[in-house]
Amino acid sequence: MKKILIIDDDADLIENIAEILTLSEYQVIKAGNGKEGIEKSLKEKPDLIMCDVSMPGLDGFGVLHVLSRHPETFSTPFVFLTGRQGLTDLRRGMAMGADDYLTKPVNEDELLSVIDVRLRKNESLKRQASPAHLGFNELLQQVKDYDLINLTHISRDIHSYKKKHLLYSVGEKPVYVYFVVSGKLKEFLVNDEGKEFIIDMYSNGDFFGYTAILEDKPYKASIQILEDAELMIIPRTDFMQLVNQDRHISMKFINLLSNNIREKEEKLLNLAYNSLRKKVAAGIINVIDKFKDEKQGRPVIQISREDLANVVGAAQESMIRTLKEFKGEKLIEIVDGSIYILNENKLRHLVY
Amino acid sequence: MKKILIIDDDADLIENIAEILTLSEYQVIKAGNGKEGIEKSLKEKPDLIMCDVSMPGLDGFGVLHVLSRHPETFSTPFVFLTGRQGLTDLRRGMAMGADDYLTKPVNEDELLSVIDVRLRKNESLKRQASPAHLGFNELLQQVKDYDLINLTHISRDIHSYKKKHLLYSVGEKPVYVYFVVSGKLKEFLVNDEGKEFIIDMYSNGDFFGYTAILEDKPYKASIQILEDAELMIIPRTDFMQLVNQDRHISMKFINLLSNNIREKEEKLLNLAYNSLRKKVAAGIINVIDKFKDEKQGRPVIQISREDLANVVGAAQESMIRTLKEFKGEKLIEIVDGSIYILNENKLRHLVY
DNA sequence: CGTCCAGTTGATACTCTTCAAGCGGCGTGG
DNA sequence: CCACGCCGCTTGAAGAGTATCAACTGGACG
Repeated sequence: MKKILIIDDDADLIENIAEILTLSEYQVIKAGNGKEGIEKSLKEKPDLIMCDVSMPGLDGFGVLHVLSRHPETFSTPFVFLTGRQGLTDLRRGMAMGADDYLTKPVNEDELLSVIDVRLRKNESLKRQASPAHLGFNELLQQVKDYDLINLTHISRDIHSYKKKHLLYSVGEKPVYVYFVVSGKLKEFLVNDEGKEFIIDMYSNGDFFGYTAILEDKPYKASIQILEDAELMIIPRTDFMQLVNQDRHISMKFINLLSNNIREKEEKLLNLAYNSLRKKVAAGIINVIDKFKDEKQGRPVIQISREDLANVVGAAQESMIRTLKEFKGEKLIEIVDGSIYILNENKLRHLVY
Repeated sequence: MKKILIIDDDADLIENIAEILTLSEYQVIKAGNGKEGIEKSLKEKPDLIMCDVSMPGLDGFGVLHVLSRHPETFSTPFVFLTGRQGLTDLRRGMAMGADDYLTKPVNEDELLSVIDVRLRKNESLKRQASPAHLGFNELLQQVKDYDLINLTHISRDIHSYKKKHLLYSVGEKPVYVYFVVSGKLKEFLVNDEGKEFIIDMYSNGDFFGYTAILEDKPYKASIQILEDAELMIIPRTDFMQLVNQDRHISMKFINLLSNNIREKEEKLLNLAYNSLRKKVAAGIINVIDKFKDEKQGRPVIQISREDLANVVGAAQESMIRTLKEFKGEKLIEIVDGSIYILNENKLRHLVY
């Protein structure tokens, strides 16, 4: 049951709204002034906050201001209650990050619809994304939510691509953002001597191609299909609009990118000083984490030796020799070319 | 002179507004309906667009929708013109990414103030940031702009730190975002064997420490002062609020992070396969780009050999030997430990 | 049955790290 | 003022680790 906090100095109005909400199966918390409202927000962590703009003492802006400075509450949907005449206040409210508003006297339909929309929207954003990428459901949910505010243009084209197909390569102008419905892909760079290094891998549920679009520059890396794939194609304009339009989504993206940076930084450290053994171990773990394949309860990776070497950043032969070592140490097992991980933990924390 | 586009089906109103704006030294472009408005937006690229909500044919929402899908116009400030009664429309408008609105009949003071605020705000965001970081002026400008919408809490504490001081290290909880007023710093990771790798460097005008805050996780890297520094300290709550509150700033940040990712990816490729020579060259270039020091018209770097080796990701001795090679090839010159770059271009594009 | 290719193994060459020692400047304490 | 030790930088020599080249294997495929 969702918790809703109502902050207003008008006790009658609170009762009125509380009644409607209770009937609609929401749990209602009440606060008679701004200070109390903040205390209850932090303590009860409601799913949504409704707050009157004009109150004696700390007013609605003050409450929003304080709450937007607390990590626990800054992303809680915040709805202003305002009188008809309060049009100028509204600008301040929206600019400060309120999500929506309601005018007094409160219309029952509007009340419920606003609450429903805001809760659903926040719900879809709260679901934890996979470490480095947004999930399919989330994206669709967001798209759906946006329909509610009159955005029906996200296309849902799904295209199929064959193994080895080069989706795009360095220097091309980005036109789409891609979402992986099924299949596997690699993203790689090539150096002057033609050596390839795999900087990222994608499988179902992943989302890629956005950095070039966000920067508005040609692709700096190439994408190739590793296993037959179905990709959902999102035009750049739709994507820009999506990211641009909602602070929650922008924040989600910022989060995503920060994560990505950390991931790359770790790889840098790994490449800089680690022994081949450690690099190979890190490479295997990397593939496992990205593709998440399992067989008979054990993590498995199916990847060409060449590609694995390019993930590791080493010569194929050297990498293979290390695999052999790992096999001898019972860390992995190789059957028909597939690499089964026997001791994931030890592999993650190699001592030398 | 700033260009302002007014879209409205009411010719009298346009004339009225145009007159006020012309007197205030703005260049005014007029459009009598939505379609014409879009055409003129794309062709003339105005600095600000004012648009009536209700128009026959394509209405204000339609115009905003279309323009927010074009890279040329999606970041142009968009101000809605709406009747007093259009309170509900307003929600849609703000949700779709309008920046502000004005109510008819238009009050002269309000008109000019809204336009002034929006233009100034956009101006501060448009100024190109240094490749990887926001500039000081921009940040201050943004802070100033925010004062206008009632955010006066960005503190401006400036602290001084001595060389070698460890600002924070891995595992600590982030509390502040930092802005470099003067001095130089390094951000580094340490591997199991205690070897240090420098992942980034900061000097005046740079902005750092935000990724940990955006992710809401402990620091993954440490920061140490290389040259006595003055840092401006921004509490995490203020920072979150700043990023959260305005779509333009969020986008700016997203841009920043995307850039950072690309930078790291390039480093990865470099570390993976390149010879020591190339790695050292890339390291030198990296320091040059970050610190931008010059003496007698030549780029110079003053950095301990140890640190430079840690930027390169190689043993100090190996790095030094390569420096000697470069000296022999007249690519660099070393005076009193300072490295002068003689042939930057050649260094950037080493053949072997 | 021959060809092709991915994967593997062997031998060798070479780059880079490591260990060790020397040099010069600087501050400190006698 | 000099001797001493410390530190940052540099040079030398040796050794480890990894890449490279080449050859071999086994399975897939026509």
